[in-house]
Amino acid sequence: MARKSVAVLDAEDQCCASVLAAPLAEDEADQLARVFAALADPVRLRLLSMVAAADEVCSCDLQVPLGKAQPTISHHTKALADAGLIVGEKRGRWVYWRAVPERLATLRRALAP
Amino acid sequence: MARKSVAVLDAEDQCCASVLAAPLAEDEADQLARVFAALADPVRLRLLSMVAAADEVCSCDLQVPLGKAQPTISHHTKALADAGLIVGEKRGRWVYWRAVPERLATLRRALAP
DNA sequence: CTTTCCCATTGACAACCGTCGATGCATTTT
DNA sequence: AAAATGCATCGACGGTTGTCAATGGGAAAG
Repeated sequence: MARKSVAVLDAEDQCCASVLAAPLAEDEADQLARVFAALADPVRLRLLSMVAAADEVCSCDLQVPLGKAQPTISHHTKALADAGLIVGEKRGRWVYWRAVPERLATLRRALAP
Repeated sequence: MARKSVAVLDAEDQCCASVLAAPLAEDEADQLARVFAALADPVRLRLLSMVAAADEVCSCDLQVPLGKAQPTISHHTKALADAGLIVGEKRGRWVYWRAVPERLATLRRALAP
């Protein structure tokens, strides 16, 4: 995959920019907002949950259950991948996607007290 | 406050529509996406963290630190309140905001394995 | 009563986003 | 070599969103 898995939450990956503890700095808020934006779409949420439930899903198997055209699926997988929530691997002429549970864990920590 | 605190996650409040466990239904995804959308803006994230850090904040004290005009602040507080993440109380001519930590907890559960 | 102050609402504008047809690139199949 | 298949990219369209000036309502202060 040529997909850059953007490290948009690096600072938080080791520590934990908690939303509840202290006022967020502007750049912390920007980074967090970008990841939440990736989750702020119903199609992407269902896509992510499908990928996470199975541990590997081909792009070709997403189109029908999600009821969207192929370019739309590609658009959403890219959005989730850019947010670091899934990673893709090209095998033959298919692309297989996997969830990145550590990323969700990071988000969970950001929402922790 | 005349603000309706929309019960947009009622189903999840008791149980837990986990994103990672099984494929989300369409309406579950819609509800979750709406809450994530409320968090998908840097200004709202900083606003929420300010309100959560102090346990009560007046609207009038948000304008300067956030660097936004008054209608913009009002717009964002409404967005967070509609998502159930904060609640406002009018006292005199001021409105005081409080965080709703249970709501964040609900979200955290939705991201849990 | 009049003025002052805080906040919500409206309207407008630009920027962004979800969606899909069309196209192009790789890779497999024939 | 040629046809077929899966996916990314482009371009376009409509809908949504963040922003603020202007306006109005309500509560306190004068």
